[in-house]
Amino acid sequence: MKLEEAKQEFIQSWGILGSQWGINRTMAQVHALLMISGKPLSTDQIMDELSISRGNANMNIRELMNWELVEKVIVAGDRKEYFNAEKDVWKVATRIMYQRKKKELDPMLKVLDRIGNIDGDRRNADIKAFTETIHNIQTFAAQAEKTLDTVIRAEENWFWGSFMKLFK
Amino acid sequence: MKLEEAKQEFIQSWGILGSQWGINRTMAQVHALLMISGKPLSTDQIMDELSISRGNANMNIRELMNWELVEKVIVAGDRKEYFNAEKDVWKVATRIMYQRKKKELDPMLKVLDRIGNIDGDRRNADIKAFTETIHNIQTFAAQAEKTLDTVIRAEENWFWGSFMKLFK
DNA sequence: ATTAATTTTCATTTATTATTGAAAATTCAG
DNA sequence: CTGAATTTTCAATAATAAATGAAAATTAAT
Repeated sequence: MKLEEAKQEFIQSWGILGSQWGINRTMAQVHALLMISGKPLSTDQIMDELSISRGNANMNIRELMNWELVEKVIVAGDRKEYFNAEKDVWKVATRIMYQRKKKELDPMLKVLDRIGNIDGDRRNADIKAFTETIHNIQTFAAQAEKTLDTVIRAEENWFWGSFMKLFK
Repeated sequence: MKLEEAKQEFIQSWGILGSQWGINRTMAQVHALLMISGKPLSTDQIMDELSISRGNANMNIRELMNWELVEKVIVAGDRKEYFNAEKDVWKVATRIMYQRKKKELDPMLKVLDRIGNIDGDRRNADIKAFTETIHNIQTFAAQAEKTLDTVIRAEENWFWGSFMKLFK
């Protein structure tokens, strides 16, 4: 398969995948483009490759930098800014998980803390169902959080690293 | 806190969380409502609690049944259908992961298989960057898949279960 | 300091996604 | 069967999210 064709297919698929998971399609496409690029790209190059406006490119590049998936690269003797994506897929995955947890899961967990204690008789089926579900979500989230922390540290953890291999 | 107020807050938060992750807000709200309900609810009760139309309620209930998160309950002597949600949060999480993998990740991986082999010189920086990124995503996905399978089987797996406790 | 290059902002427009509600289809009790 | 209750469908509408593009702000070379 020709590179140009394959690149376009990858960018489109990554965009669709992102949009299915609540990530702006263009942001996912910019990310895809930078991940498969052999060198950093300028805003104009990104606009051109993806046929998007300057404003759109700028906003999504900046958001990718917030997520720590893309970094600015200074090229000596060039006024323009260039952008480079993290290419280690493991780092990409853990950073996305970390950011989404912080921005989306944690606010939910704060709500659960606030609403977990209900006035009234605990024998009441409705109160029981509510309280137990809230509590179970909290317990699950706490476990998931520990696991995420462990996974994020896995690269620097010889034990987890070699243990994981057992499950491959 | 009063039960009714707490229920509403939970339903709203769960809806927001869902929409951030690419799940129809109403579908998440119906799911929330059924998870915290002490008893199965009819379509009319769901419409009433969430102030939504019949069509909307029907579509989202059906989608939740597709996801195997909600089941139909027949009440003797009642023409109406009632609905009940899976309340085990662990099962809820693994079912969601399994369904989303099947419907969203797998199609992406099929694309990667198709576009992974590129014509041309492998020394070329662009071809190299592309090929390596695709391959790394495939490798990562294969690992994640194994892990998900293991996790899904964890309930019936004494070893994983007790091992996980070490990381709590 | 001037100004040309570049980046950022944001009101307006466009595209996408979700909801409604009424008609059609289905179900089931008598 | 009949018809009332219930569920399902889907074209039309509404709500939400994303993209544009030109003006404003910033940057840096001379």
